Amino acid sequence: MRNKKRAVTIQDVAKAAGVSVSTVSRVLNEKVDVAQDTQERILDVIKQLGYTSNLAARSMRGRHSHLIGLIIPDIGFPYSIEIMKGVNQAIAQSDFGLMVYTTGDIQKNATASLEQHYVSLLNNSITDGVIIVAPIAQDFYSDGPIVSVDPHKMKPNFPSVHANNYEGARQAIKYLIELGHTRIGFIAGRPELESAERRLRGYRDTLVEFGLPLDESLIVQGDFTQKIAVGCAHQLLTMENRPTAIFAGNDQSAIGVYEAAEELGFDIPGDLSVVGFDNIPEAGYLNLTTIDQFLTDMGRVATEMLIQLINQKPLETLTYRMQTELIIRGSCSPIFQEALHETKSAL
Amino acid sequence: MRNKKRAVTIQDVAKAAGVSVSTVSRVLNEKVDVAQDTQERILDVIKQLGYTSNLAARSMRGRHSHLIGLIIPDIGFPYSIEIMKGVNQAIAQSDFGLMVYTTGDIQKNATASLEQHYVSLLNNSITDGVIIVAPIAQDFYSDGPIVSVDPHKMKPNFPSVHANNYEGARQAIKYLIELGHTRIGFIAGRPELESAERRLRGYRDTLVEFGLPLDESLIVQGDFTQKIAVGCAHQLLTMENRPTAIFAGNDQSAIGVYEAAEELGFDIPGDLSVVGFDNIPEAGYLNLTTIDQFLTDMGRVATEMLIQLINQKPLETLTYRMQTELIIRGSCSPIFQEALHETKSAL
DNA sequence: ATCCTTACCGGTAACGTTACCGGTACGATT
DNA sequence: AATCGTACCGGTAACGTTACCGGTAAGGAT
Repeated sequence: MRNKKRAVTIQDVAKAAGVSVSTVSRVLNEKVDVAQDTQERILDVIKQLGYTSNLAARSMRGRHSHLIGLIIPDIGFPYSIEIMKGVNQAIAQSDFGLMVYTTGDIQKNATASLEQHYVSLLNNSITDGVIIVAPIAQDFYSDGPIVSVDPHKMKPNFPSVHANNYEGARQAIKYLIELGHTRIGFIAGRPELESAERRLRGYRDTLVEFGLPLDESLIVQGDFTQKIAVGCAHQLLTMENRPTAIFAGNDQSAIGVYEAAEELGFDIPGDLSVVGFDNIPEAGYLNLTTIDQFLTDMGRVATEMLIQLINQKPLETLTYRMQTELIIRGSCSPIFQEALHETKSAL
Repeated sequence: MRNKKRAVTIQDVAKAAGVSVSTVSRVLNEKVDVAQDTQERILDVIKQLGYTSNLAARSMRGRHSHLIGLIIPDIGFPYSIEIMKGVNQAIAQSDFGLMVYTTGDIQKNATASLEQHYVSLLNNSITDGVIIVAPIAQDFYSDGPIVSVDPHKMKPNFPSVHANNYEGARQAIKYLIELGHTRIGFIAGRPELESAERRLRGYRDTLVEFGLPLDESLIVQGDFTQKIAVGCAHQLLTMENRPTAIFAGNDQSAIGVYEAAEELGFDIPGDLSVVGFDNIPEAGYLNLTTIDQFLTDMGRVATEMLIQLINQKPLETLTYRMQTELIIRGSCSPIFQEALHETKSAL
């Protein structure tokens, strides 16, 4: 943009069409109060000159920029990718453009003030609204509307979309119990994440509901990454009286369980049943039974909600709760009392 | 952005700090010609007021916006995602932001004029440079630098990054021939894509090089999608004297071959060997032998090149050619002369 | 004939920022 | 003492666009 050969502006168009800039601007926007032939003439000139309106000037002066901002953790994560796909679907069907900002590694960098910085940066200037994925902050100062996906707090002070994490965990545990499992390990997510906390609660409550004992040593602290989950699975699988099933906090953790199981020579689902959470594409390839939280839909819904807000239409619900669904694949098998006994006495 | 409560501007900061806007602007940018304590005072005020500079105004008036545009086909494609990951890596290590524009379905919408429109839209206004993935157009009118990934023409009139498609195809075919395969099917990509054309050429030339006959009926026209590839694979596998191996134009096509093989009761690699191209993550899960073209690296390199251009530094090469690598997994098996004979006489 | 409405169009002032051209103060040099 | 150089800072004009307020002409109503 340094040595830019002056781009064609609205002025050039006006001059070439023999009208004022105001008229050209009207044609570009409202399309009212302009004579038919004038409009056509201007449109011709625009095409001929290859004019495209300057987004910066437009969003600076005008009321709207037709741009939506997406603030998302590292897009290396399948989780982020799935949500982004949904956002993109909704964007494609609208007349909005998309600006993507990455807050970097989900682990470290993300702080409430960095989030606030991006929100201000975008909504102060260049976007009509912002979607923020997995925000830590409870509230934002923002000049434009904001919708979050999977926020940390259940009731944030802004519209949000999140999965029914509690019910999802319940579906998973119920399924495993019905298969006959009584010792079910859990690899938790980062405790400061609302979703992780709700899944843990679902795990606990469901065990109690079915009259099973709560063994705290079956709960190990993961962080939603594959790497850490390998260690967690190791811990669970080498303990005395090991669990016959593991409910992983998310699919990436489940993949870590696969890795650990392979190292230790455990067969899935023969020796060990595994259930994940998220239903990322990888789960399908690994034949992993998991809880679908419809990440793509969450991204799409959030975007649609944001567009509603931008257009100053009322929202049906402030917090949209996505239903979860148990996707049964091949990573679990029923357990029989005798087999269980064998394992028990063997250890 | 409609009822925006006036955001805090550089003027407010200037007033609060008791200096002029010019001085604040200087602090914000060059950081020269400002006294130490003045600078600190201004920085304090900025933090206190929660000021973030208006991107629109900044990029309109200033020389640079510190924004890079990415024009990419539908991000639903693993191909696009992999490239985007690389772009994001490079962005994360720079002080640039990222704007993503999707040209929609790779199949239909993409036209040279739509591409040109996006390039103008971004580079005229809001970005310092643009990366365009798999462009059709041979050249662009642009006010800022532009780098392409995987362009249609081998020698486009702008810097580009592309894989060594010809050599990649050669590696695949050579590998299959060395395993003893003589009848190798090929599912071609869309012929207007340079990459598809080069892979086809590599397929042909390598067969000839090793003295094998060229059977045109072994070449079927795909379009790089899984869906179409299923039909292609069906055609190949049900023909008289069917191929013992299939080289798919890309990994998604290879996945289609898996699907067709399953339907027809063929075992991979027992009855059929398959090689893909791209090495998307799915290939790992499917244990698919494939050609890695390092898509993520391509995205990263392209971004680095663009940043070089934006900073007006010279480029080492105008067209960066990424080497390919054969990734041997479990989708191929050697074929023995007798087994081949059996197959032949059986049909 | 005069007034009023309607359809169309133009002029101008912002929007928030940076580049550019100055200007002041003060110590150093002649 | 006069001059100069340096460090610091302010004023102003753009950048390209749209919102707002007018203004003109034509044609119908009075």
